[in-house]
Parts: sequence; structure tokens; C-alpha cells
Amino acid sequence: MPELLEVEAYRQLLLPTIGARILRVEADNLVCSGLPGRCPCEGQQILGIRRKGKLLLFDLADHVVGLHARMTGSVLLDGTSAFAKLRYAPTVSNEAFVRLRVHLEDGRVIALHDPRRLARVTLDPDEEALGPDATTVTTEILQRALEIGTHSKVALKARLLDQSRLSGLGNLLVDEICFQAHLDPARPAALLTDNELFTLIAQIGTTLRELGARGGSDTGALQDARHAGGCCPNCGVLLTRSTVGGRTTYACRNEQQ
DNA sequence: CTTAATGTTGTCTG
DNA sequence: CCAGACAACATTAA
Repeated sequence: MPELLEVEAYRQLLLPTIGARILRVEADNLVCSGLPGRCPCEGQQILGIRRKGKLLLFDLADHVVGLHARMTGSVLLDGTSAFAKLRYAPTVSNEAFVRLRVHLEDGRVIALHDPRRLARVTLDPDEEALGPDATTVTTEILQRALEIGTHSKVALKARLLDQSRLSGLGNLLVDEICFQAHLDPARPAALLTDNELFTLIAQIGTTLRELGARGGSDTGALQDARHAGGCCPNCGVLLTRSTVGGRTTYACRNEQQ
């Protein structure tokens, strides 16, 4: 589920735990196989909680612990979901799907709920492998991410989803951004004009702000039409459904060029 | 019953 | 070397 907006909600939920000391960690051995045999977290104080793209980062004295929720992970603090404020609410949070429990000395518990066990916890993740966070996008960053001015034929959507170029945007956010910017997600990214680049960069900011305020990545204008037979919320024509950058893509052939 | 799902990674192929 | 296609991960909802 989580894209940048959801992961930021996890971070906000957990910010009050900064300063607390970790007492004990119960870890699923698949989700947490990125931690070495003996967890180096117990006894450590949480010094900071950061986010880069979709990666949540916990600063400890000697290590950084990375938590990536992938498709189905969600974070809870004392049983409260960060989604309390978001529209998306995972199906009844089930005890059996809690893959990680971090017990703090003060009695609070940070938990990771992940039915599909796709989430991953890693020790000292390579933060440099991720491109700049999408909330910090600038013209220069976007020009580089899209390889403007080269002969690359890679689709705009594929570039925007490429976490090593720009991090944090997922399938729903990218479709919404392209829709609002009137850009065809399948177009070669390198061929965008200066004006289109300007529109795109403004739209990334607008979409992140609006959907963030509204309650998450699934609150875009396109969301309710993201199914076979769905129609454009603006002009009413049948949306096209295709695969771009390996992901299911909905777009309006009328309004997006 | 079948299909697709807000993500990443590895493998294979052209 | 690059891009695209596909599977795998494990479960649910339509």
C-alpha cells in the first residue's frame, strides 16, 4: 500500500518514540532476515526517525535500521494505525500478521503488520541507492531523472517510478500526477519540452500536497475509475488500461498527451 | 473460481 | 549494456 505519503504518516505516528530505549525485539525471520543473528537494537535508544522515499529509517547510536513496507506493510504504535487519519484502512488488523514487535522500555510497542510478508527490515541500508526524495524535487533533479535531452525512449512513468532516480512515488501517485499534468505516461521521458517539465514539477508538488491533506495515495481523482470500464472523471471517455514501466496504468487518451 | 493488487528484486530474452 | 517481460514473495477482495 504505502507510497511516500503513507510512509510519512508512519513516521509522524512514530516521532513521539524518539528518545525511547528499545527493550526487546520480536522479529519474523523472513521480514527481518536483513538483521544479523543477534539484533543490535536491544538496549539502544531511538535517536531519530527519518524517511527517504518509501524507506523509513531509525537512527540508533551505532546503526541505522531501515524498514520498507513494500506492498502490504503498515506500522502501528500501541495498536494504533497511522491509517487512522488516512482513507485507506487495512482489513481488520490481525495479530497473526504482526511480523515485528519493538517493545520500548516505557511499555509502548511499535509493530509492523504485514499479511503478505513482503516488508523488509535491513541493517544499515544503502541510502545512496535511492534518488532524492520526491518532496525535494527540483528542475535539475527532474531533468536528470528523465534524461531530458538524451535519445532514451524510456517511458515517463517508468522514470518517475525508478526509485534510484527519484524516490517515493508509487503506481497510484504517478498515474495521478500524469493525469493532472495532462501527460501520457507512455511518452518517452527524455522528449518532454521545457513547458511540460515545468508543468510536471508543479504537479508533483500539488499532488503530494493535496493527496497528503486528503488522506493518502488512493484519494486521487483517478482512483474511483481505476478498474476495467472506468471513465475519465473530467471528460467521461473510457480510460485506457495498459502496462507501463511494468505496472498497470490508467490514462485518458483524450486529455493526456 | 479467477484475477489483480499502492513494491522490489532477480532472471531471462531480445 | 539497455529495456521489457515475467516470476516470486503470501494473502485478500472483487
